[in-house]
Amino acid sequence: MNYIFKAISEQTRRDILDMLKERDMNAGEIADEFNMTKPSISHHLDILKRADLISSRKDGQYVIYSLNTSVLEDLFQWVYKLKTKIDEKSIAKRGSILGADTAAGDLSD
Amino acid sequence: MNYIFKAISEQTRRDILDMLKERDMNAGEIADEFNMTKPSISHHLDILKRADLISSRKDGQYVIYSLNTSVLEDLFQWVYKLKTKIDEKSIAKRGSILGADTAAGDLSD
DNA sequence: TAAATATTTAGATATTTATCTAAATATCAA
DNA sequence: TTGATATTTAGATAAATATCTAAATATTTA
Repeated sequence: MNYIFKAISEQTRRDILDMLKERDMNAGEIADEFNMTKPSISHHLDILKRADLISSRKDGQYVIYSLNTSVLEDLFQWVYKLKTKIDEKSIAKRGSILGADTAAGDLSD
Repeated sequence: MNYIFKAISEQTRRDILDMLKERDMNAGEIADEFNMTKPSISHHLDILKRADLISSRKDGQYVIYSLNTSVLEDLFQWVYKLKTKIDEKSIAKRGSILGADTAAGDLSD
């Protein structure tokens, strides 16, 4: 989980995630939205990829990035449990009241 | 929102939040759980406080820390929207299906 | 009041990280 | 194949940050 938290701790990377929420984009399109060099954006994309928050596929000379929502489930659960101050066991029993895709599991990092 | 993300980006601080989820604790009790000096823990507590994730009250010579769950709502909403890939407007219309304490508002930092 | 305990502040240091420029790699198009 | 475009890698640098020790502050107790 630590990689995810590190990845979303920067504004630029959160902005990238928010952009990819709307549509898949190639590296150049993403870079164009920021006042930053392409290598810098490439570095941020790499960090998001290592955290498994995004995926990339090559399309000709372009590299197209897309959002991976599945990894966000653990993060979601962590925040939810903190927010509601309910411990792991009791929420697991209550089951999927949140439209969560997966059951509440062990969140220990 | 940026302060919250920075605050939860460190393992030690997330551990502190998880501990305070269970019960209020004073600074010394918190520090005892870590292999780290008291000033270092004090620094982490300060960052959590600045992010408004925790509060402190003085009880004699002790300083007791407790979790603020209300601030987590924005973070929760951000993750939820990313996870479900639903944009701000449509979730706002759908209303409080999540047991959210507050309505989905503007999440721009 | 003086000593003991709890916590924070100040200042230093080493590590991490965000950013840049320059160069390398990959693909397309003429 | 050669030039243009897209993206990443390498290496450098400055800023941010996590941690430490020493000292300051606040409170209790003897």
